Amino acid sequence: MLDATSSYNPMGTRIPVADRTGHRTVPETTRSTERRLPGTRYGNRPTMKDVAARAGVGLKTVSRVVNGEPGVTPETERRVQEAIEALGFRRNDSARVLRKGRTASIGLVLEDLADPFYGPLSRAVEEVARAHGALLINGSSAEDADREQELVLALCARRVDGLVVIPAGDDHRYLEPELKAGVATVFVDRPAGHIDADVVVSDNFGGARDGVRHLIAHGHRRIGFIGDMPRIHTAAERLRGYRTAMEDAGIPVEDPWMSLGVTDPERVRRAAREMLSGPEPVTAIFTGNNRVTVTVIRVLAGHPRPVALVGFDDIELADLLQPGVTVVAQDAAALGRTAAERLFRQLDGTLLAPERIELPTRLITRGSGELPPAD
Amino acid sequence: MLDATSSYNPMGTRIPVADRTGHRTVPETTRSTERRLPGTRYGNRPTMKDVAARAGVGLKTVSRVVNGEPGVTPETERRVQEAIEALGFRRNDSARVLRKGRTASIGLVLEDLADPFYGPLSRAVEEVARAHGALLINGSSAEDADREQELVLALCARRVDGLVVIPAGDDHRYLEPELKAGVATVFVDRPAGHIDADVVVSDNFGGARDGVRHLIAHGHRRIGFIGDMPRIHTAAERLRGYRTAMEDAGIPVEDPWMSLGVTDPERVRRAAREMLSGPEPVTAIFTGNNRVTVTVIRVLAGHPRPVALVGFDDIELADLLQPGVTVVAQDAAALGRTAAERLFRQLDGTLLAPERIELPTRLITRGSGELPPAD
DNA sequence: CCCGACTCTGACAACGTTGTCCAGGCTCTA
DNA sequence: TAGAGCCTGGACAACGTTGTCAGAGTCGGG
Repeated sequence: MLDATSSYNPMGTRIPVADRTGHRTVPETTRSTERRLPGTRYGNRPTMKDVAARAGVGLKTVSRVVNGEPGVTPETERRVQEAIEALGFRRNDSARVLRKGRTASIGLVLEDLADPFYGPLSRAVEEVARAHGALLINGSSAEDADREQELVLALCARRVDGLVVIPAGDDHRYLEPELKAGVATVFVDRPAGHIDADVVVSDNFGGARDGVRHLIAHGHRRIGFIGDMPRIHTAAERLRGYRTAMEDAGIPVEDPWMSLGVTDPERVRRAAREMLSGPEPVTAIFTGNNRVTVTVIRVLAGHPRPVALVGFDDIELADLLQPGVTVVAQDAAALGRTAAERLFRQLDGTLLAPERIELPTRLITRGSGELPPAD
Repeated sequence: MLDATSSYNPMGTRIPVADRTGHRTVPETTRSTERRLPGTRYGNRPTMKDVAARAGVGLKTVSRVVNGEPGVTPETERRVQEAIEALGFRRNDSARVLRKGRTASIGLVLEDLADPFYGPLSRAVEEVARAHGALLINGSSAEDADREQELVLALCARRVDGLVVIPAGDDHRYLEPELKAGVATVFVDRPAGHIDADVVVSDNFGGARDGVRHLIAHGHRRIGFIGDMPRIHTAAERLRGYRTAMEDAGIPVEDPWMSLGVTDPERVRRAAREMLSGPEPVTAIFTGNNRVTVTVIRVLAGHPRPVALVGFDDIELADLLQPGVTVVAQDAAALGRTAAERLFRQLDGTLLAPERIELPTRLITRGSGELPPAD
């Protein structure tokens, strides 16, 4: 019997699903599961040749009709159209691509499409792509550098014309041959590692600094910071913003006030509770991204005394909570749009040197950052 | 001067961006913007031929090495690997696809990737695809039937192996030739129109009925319903659930209690305000989807007396509002996963007749549905 | 009536890969 | 040592499309 996974697997990809058997997948001579009938093109779709035969014209004439090229008599065109209709012919873009060299598709590699930050970003990229007649292939790296590389290279093998990448890894030298080969590339949200390419990011440093300043302006001095893993560029930048704001205000930062790590709710909950307990608890918390913010809101909801909060990234319904959640908002759609537009300018050839574009963030005050220290 | 849109446009797609000039895009002889150098393959990437030449072996030997096929001396393999490395060769999957007949990619057409309901759904489909070595091409129909068809057909032209479609239109006969040609197809969230295909949906009727029953059980009789356009199947089913619950309880439904239309906040706001005013205002509202729910929450937040609310679709932070928002939750990820798994079973050939699968919904009570009528 | 110009059409090669098939060299056995 | 059989490697066609180019047909003017 075939196991479900290998039955359909046209690319013969080695899927790294935790290899529970332990023994290697030996390529042997020919595994039974890999056997496939020789000319098995599933549906046997009609080709231009079939259309030509049926219409009684030459192959190239069909091509001309299909592509709206001039030089075909109305009568001939009619016959061809009829044959196309009758056979249910649909041009095979794979073959077209092979011939033309461009695939009219671009790839987007992000962390997790299910994250409310990346949905709008992806949609914005798609819209720009659509305006250029290109389709979008999406891939989630799950914040895993290997998986990012695997995805990017798979996309390159498909010969996408361009790549928008939200890096998970921090070394992108593996992309050098691709860049040289002309694959347009733009990095978003975080810069690329060891490679010279276009980058579109938010002002993570400035945004975080302003958010923390806001707390300081409302009288807080013991301010906690809970963020993502420090190896992630945005997390590091936001932490730097926090430190800068504190230093500028002459507040020495205590180690227990900072907690960086995975955004797993359990870890975040523990971090928040620790900061809020002890002899000198924080009176305000700055959270490093939307997931952390949501978890901390839950913790604070169950906390006896009010604690001020400013979060990085806007979250839906933040205005309806009591108090409303003050945030440093970045514009995910604008990030995606800017990146995609730059990508297509690369493809147009109207773009020269790689550049770093920084989009501003916006402090949206809703109350939670204005709470005075409760001691 | 070229206009930005047409400069990169490999597929020569007619982009229907509101044609503000009014005059048709004539194909003339050859527009200057369409001219492209004949053999311009952007980067001139190395091919297997180049690798073969450099390694001093035959073409097929390179192919064997690249695909891990047996029958190559370690020494030869080493030479080939070296050449691959040196040239930065990457197999061209377009050509491979042409030869093999399968593209190892599937298409997902949904309404809007930026909607928090579709993000997780898309991600779930992607995970299943990944487990089968396939990539995912995403497209947003923006709830427009023409755009849905345009997208689906573009995907078919790319010869995706399968399609997961969240229908915007209600007639899918245009897909018949594709189905006949062997494109695996599964419809999700809403059934297909005039075509026999697999469908995976939530129990919209039952979910809505239970939600409304919940309100009735807490003493409400004047219950409003605000939903999406009635031509959308899910909206119609949920309305039917509402009516059934009301009839079962012997409550005659008044016309002004029901409002169906676009989910545009302005429309929804107006609808809610109307129901809440007049001599006999509703004491509870059932909202037909996440976007409507969010808008209505905002309206209720500014309303003088408490109004009960149950919404279809869960929303983030619903538990932290005052009161918590009671919802009928559907599992977007499960919808996507189920559909994708069925798709690959079609591709495996282990699937026979099309089927309709209905996933259950879950009533999550958080308080807003338990408010008693305030009169 | 012929010739050139023009229009329409089709044969052919090429895109980069993989499947088929055969050749040559090797080992092993009788 | 010859023949059988295996192992390795390579030539070639095919996948479905598009670009090139040349041929066939038409028309008008000299």
